[in-house]
Amino acid sequence: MLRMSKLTDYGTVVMTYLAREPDRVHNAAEVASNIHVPQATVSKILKVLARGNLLTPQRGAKGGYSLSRQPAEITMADVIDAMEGKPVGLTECASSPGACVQESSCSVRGNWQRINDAVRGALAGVTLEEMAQPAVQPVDTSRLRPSRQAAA
Amino acid sequence: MLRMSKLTDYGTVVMTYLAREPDRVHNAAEVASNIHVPQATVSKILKVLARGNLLTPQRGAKGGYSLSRQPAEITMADVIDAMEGKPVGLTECASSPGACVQESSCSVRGNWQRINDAVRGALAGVTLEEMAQPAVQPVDTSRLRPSRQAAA
DNA sequence: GGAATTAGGACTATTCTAGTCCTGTATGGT
DNA sequence: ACCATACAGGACTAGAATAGTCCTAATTCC
Repeated sequence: MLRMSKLTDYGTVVMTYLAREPDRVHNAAEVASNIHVPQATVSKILKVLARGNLLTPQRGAKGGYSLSRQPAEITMADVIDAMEGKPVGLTECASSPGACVQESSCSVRGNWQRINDAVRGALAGVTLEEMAQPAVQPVDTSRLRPSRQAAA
Repeated sequence: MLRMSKLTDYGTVVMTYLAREPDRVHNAAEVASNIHVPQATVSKILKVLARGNLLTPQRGAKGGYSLSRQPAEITMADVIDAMEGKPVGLTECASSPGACVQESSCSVRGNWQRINDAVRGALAGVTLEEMAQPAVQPVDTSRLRPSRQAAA
């Protein structure tokens, strides 16, 4: 499926939650109870995000995590990259060069690269600040959309 | 992973191959030998694409498949939808409404919907006709506009 | 009639995923 | 100092999804 894993999806929910109070430290238990996901799972997600340098951890009692950058400076592409540990890419050759045996003889690789870039652009164009707000403001897709888009 | 399945990926390769000679009938063996994928697998892919009405099958000796529409009239979004049997969507709620338990309490669903639309737009903006050509167009990431030919 | 070729599944081995849990380390409060 | 709180980093497991094969029709050409 052309789909994120559930963990990655939760990652975006976690980050969006944190973006609503960016200057506070949040611990795993608090986040878990707010987004309705088991604490052990949330904990795992927070660790991954911290390893990706999107969150700054604070250990010990009264510890927790806070955003490493302002919400406006973190995009969906950043979050997904951090969760998956590799750059976003719909094709295997985009995120893990060398893994696909067909790579050298593939006739569509160049064109796929273009599509990957366009998709990444769509994700990089949305910040946590925007995600944190109710869904009223349209994602700016006008620059992304090719002219023929009337047909969608 | 934010990634297509391998079969879906092959599906795009198959369709692109067919788009290079859109007016001919191609059988599974021929396609397989050209794209270097086992015939049984290619056969499976062709069936899926035919069920999605992207290919028109012709049974019996001298049979095979041909594109149901002109290459310029088939987009990557069409191909991926056909291969996966459901509309493209990065989140579960986008392609299978009701499957996610959090759906009702999810605070980011509306914003994700917009991102999904943007991604779909990127895929719907590239036709098989374009895929069939060598990738000469450099990607303009700063502008995020998948290049297309004039009109169509 | 016989050879080609697709239709439609059943089946399987492998890989991936989600989720839990355990042990270690750092920190704050008393 | 002690101890409770929290994160760090993995190991582990059950279950699901994936890729690929193979078999038995149904169709069509010659």
